[in-house]
Amino acid sequence: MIVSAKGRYALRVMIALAARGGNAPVPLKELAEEEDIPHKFSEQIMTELAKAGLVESVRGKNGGYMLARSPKDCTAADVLRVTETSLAAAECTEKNGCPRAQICPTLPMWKALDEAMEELLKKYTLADLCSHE
Amino acid sequence: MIVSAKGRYALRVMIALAARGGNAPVPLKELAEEEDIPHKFSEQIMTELAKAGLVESVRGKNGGYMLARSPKDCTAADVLRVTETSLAAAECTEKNGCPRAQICPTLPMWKALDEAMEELLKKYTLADLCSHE
DNA sequence: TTTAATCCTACCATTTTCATAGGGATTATA
DNA sequence: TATAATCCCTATGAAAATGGTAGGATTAAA
Repeated sequence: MIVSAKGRYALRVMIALAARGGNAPVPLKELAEEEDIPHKFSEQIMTELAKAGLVESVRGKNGGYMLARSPKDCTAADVLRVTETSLAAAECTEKNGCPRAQICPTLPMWKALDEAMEELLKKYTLADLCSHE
Repeated sequence: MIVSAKGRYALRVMIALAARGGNAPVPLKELAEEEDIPHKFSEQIMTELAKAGLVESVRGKNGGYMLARSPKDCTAADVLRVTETSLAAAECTEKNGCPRAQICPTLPMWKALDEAMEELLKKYTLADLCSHE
């Protein structure tokens, strides 16, 4: 019941990107150093974020990454949905989660927990986080 | 970001115990079979729950486990606090969680998430869960 | 052509999870 | 007292996830 380092790194990079304003692509090396994230690991993360459409990449010299949307239109939930294997609180609520689904008394609770987490994470946009709210 | 099988098992056993009414100790073997939980694994879990004071054990023949409190006074949060290594959403909010704590823009969000989860889990008592709410 | 960047894929060490195994200690009851 | 049923304790281990590392291919600016 814990967000992975990958997820935390991803969020921090996204916030750092948001803080830059977003006119020019920012080289990842810079962001990774700034955020104390292993550079090679951060590359893997950014590739995922790029595929998910949250950032855009510019290859070649003077390249880097830019946010694909305005910071106020990208939430923590958006980022974590990409990096985390699952945002579900328990396997139970995932597809083919559990054969006992029909009779399990705990399932509604896990669903409620999923919703509560999602609701909260959707409230935090990069713009919010950027202003150190 | 997921509750372990251990935690899910623990909850189910506690609910099953609550459903029994609680006059006599219930042998774990019975509960484990009923709930499709590996018996030996369930023993480890119950030992933890007993040490935490959530259940009482009766040794010897005709022994078993009983809830230590009324089902309405035991919440999902109580159970999961015992079985989960941490209920924190991110390492960040744990003791010595992060050297960046002072400057990290995401910390307040993790704290808020911790609180939201805890709040929700506290709302579900064994009595609630028992009635398949 | 050099350099700085992303992209791709494979590998790997460590930790955690989810058990399994075997036996010891305790107690009711026949 | 013998037996059986139960909890208690500790060790072991397989598999998966996590958190990286490594090396090079590709792209594009200067």
